[in-house]
Amino acid sequence: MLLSVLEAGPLHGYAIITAVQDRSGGALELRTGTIYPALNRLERLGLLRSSWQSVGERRRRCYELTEVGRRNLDTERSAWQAFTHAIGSVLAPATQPRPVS
Amino acid sequence: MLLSVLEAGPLHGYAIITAVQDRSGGALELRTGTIYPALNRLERLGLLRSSWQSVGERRRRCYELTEVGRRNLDTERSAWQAFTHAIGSVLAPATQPRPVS
DNA sequence: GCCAATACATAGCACGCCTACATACGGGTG
DNA sequence: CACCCGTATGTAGGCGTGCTATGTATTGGC
Repeated sequence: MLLSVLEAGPLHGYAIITAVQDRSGGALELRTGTIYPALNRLERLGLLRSSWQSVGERRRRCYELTEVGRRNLDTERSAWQAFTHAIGSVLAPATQPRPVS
Repeated sequence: MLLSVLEAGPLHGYAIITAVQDRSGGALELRTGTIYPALNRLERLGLLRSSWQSVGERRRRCYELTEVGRRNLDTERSAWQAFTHAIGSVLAPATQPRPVS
């Protein structure tokens, strides 16, 4: 999700939180203790690149996708599709009750 | 998923593993170290009921949904739907690139 | 003057999946 | 007869990571 909201362009951490919240219609509310460590992990993995900005007296850390991160986003999206599809198959209610073995 | 495969009728642990594997088309392969503790947790929570069976010299522990477990399955299914939908919204690629703030 | 929103970050807890290991029966094959 | 695979149940420890709580600082509105 973090990679996904950065696809359209660089954002800083706080904006990423609100972006995820907005895109999910308020359903997903990531906390700072969740995303800041996560962003660090992604940067350490080389999927993101960060740079400090100054807006007046305030500092912002701006994150942007690397080329590796962009490719990774594609594979992760497919993986998520496959994963949810698999779970969906297991979760699908038995419309036709099978005989008990 | 465990509750789901038990919906059609009681199964023992090993059969649950193969059931999940079959239903997911081989994509999901839960290991014994995963499901046996999980089944215990679900039983402790009152969602499952277990009983020992004897097949020849071999013993089986047979799990079956309780009424609470059956209701829980319904709510969990809806929750999973909502959850994946929310994530899907965040993950959806930006077909129309938004201006960078 | 104070509080909310903006903005970043760390520390510790809890949860649960995974790997690896342990045990044992039944049936087939070399 | 020995061996191994499939069936069957289980525990122990490691590890990742999301969550809660806490800390700091600036900006702007009431």
